[in-house]
Amino acid sequence: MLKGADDVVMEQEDSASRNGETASWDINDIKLPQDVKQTDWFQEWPDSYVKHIYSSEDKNAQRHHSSWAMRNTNNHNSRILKKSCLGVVVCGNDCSTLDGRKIYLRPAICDKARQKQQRKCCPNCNGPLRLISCRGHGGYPVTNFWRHEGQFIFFQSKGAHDHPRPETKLEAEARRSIQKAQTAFSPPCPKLKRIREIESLAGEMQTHEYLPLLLCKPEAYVIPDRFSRHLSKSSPEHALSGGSGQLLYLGADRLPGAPRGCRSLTLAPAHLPSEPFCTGVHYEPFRPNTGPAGDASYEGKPHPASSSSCLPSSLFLLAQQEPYLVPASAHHHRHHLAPPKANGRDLEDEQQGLNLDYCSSEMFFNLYPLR
DNA sequence: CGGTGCGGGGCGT
DNA sequence: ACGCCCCGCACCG
Repeated sequence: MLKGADDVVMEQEDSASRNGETASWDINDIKLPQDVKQTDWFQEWPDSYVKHIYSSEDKNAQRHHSSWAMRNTNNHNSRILKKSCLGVVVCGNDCSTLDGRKIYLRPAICDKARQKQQRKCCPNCNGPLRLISCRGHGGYPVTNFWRHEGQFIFFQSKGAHDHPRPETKLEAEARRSIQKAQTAFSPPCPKLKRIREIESLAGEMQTHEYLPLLLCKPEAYVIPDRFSRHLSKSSPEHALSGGSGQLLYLGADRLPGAPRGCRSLTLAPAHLPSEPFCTGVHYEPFRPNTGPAGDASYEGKPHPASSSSCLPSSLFLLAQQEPYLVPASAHHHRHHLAPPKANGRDLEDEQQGLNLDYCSSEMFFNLYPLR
């Protein structure tokens, strides 16, 4: 069963590469090919200088999705949408969890939200967060280009990401939901409430002073190793996120023997039944609407049972912390290359002036997919 | 609240 | 002119 799933994925990737590096067109061409024999399956983590041709029916392509944190960039060309990579948010203390996982948060796309994000603390060690900018394209961020032409959507990426993969959009959204629920429910620790008050005050005052790191329990939710193994080996483009939100946080339970407040988080694909290759951890969140042969196979609308909104709030209420960890093995490790200075635009690169050496609180982070 | 897309405009090459 | 970026705005979920 799993093997069958892998085969399917391999096929998809083959089809994707056919229109990829070998393609003769460029996104800036006046005329793009319209005699496309086969469209590509949606690629969630496009990297390096690749090109893809998606069906115009492909919902993910329509929405110009990527699991990289890409923001819109104005290229003064309304025909070609350009996006540039925001990099990844890491722990300033470079902490690791017990099992060696690193913190790779998704940079907020919105400028203001990103600034706010950087005032927050590492979910694992409460240290400062640091944004690693993407400089994979000649010192500039990797850029993605989207162009709708006829029945196709042309995609081209320029540059190779020089940083680890951030959490996916879905993961980031889930984390926000958890935080929200936590705040709405009873804040487990008065300090947390306090820091939130301070933070909102600080926001109003537009101060750049750093906030005391008072966030309480450094619990975190992580993705299991086997998840990442699967992810990197057989299906890097099809795990851990989802245009229609198949990956769900189903619950968080206190682990026996774990420190107080330490919980495990359960992840599960939300609509296993109808998906042929949704077996256990192997499923396909970014499933395109049309297969390689162009046959309509999936409507593309979020499955009624798979959008994040279907999460019972009671489950969220079990979750107790905002944190977020991504398995180090799921990422590239080309980061920390000496970056060419990109145009003095590095406001966001400033690191926070805190250097708390308190990556402590080793916890058991346990998490497993259902079914 | 944050993601997304658009477009004006600044700046360096 | 071109490429890159910042910013504000509007729309949407």
